[in-house]
Amino acid sequence: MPSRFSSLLLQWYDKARRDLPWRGEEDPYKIWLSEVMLQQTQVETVIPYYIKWVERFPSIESVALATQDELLKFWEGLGYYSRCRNFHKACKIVASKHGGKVPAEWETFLSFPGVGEYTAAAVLSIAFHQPYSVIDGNVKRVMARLLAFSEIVEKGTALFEEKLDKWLNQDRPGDFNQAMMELGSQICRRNEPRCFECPVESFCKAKAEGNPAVYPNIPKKKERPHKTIVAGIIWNDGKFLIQKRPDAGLLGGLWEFPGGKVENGEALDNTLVREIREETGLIVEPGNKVGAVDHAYTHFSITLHLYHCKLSKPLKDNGAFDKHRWIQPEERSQFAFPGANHKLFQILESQTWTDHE
DNA sequence: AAACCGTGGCG
DNA sequence: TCGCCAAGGTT
Repeated sequence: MPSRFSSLLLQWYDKARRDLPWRGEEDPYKIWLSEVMLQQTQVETVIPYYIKWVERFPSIESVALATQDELLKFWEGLGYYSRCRNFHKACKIVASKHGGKVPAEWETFLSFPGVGEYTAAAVLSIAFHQPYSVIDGNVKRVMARLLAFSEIVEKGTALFEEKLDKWLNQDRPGDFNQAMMELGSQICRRNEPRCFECPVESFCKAKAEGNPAVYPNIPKKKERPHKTIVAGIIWNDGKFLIQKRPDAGLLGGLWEFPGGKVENGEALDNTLVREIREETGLIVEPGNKVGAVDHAYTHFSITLHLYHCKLSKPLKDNGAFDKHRWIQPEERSQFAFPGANHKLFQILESQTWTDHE
């Protein structure tokens, strides 16, 4: 017998739900993909990425066979690139050890790289109709208000789980979970919750108290330091040098212009020559400035300056380093350049690439 | 446990 | 303008 709570919630959901590309999808791979893309990312942002990805990579096997570079190119701009690398690894595991079929078993699925409790519960409930409840940012906010939970919300999940398992609709666990998240994003919003449209208002202790928006209680975040970065577009014979970042850490596996951080009081051209020598072994002469862009990452922000450069000494060999490539401007579209570097390309392309001559 | 990991939108 | 945050996971 479904709970009164889930009946009211699903009645609202059936009427109000949006038509999304992955709604009603039967293929567990596509549900999984959508859940990975949706991590910390809003629905409207994900939609175009999801559509293009599925068109190019229609199956687990197609992902398993792809190169990381091509996958990252499709992920370019979506952020949190470890999601893409981990999804690639996980698809390879599914292809090689599970016959290409997404395992419908909790422990197995949870063991995959990039799959945590949220993603496991979401995929198993939506794609396989198993009775796992999800707890994401939306659900935390909804539950904190329903229960008038005043502690820091990170520590509230055990209580939330207990309550959700009682309310979960066993026949439609996937829809119940999506309804809870939809309720959080559309009705029980962080600011100005629309309680007058809420199907479960009668269950809400925070509403009864009078000011639901005081929940949830979130700790303040640290402020981000600011860095100044200089990079060079190093020309040689009509080509310029790009370098691949290490797989782990910030923007792992993606491409950038060689360069680095300005030390205290250091002149920009000095930084440029020093960093390029350290990273590539090349000695360069800074030339015209391309421009500068501001960009904010999760834990710091930067101003990135870009200069055209020429080599002080001609290359001895063909200049093929391990993590470096000499490419022509037309080849730029094959490589994923996220964040600040992406903004620099927009400036470069508006300058028709010839201003360094 | 607390930091780290992107980006775009919003008030 | 700027701090905050969104369908989290890993170390």
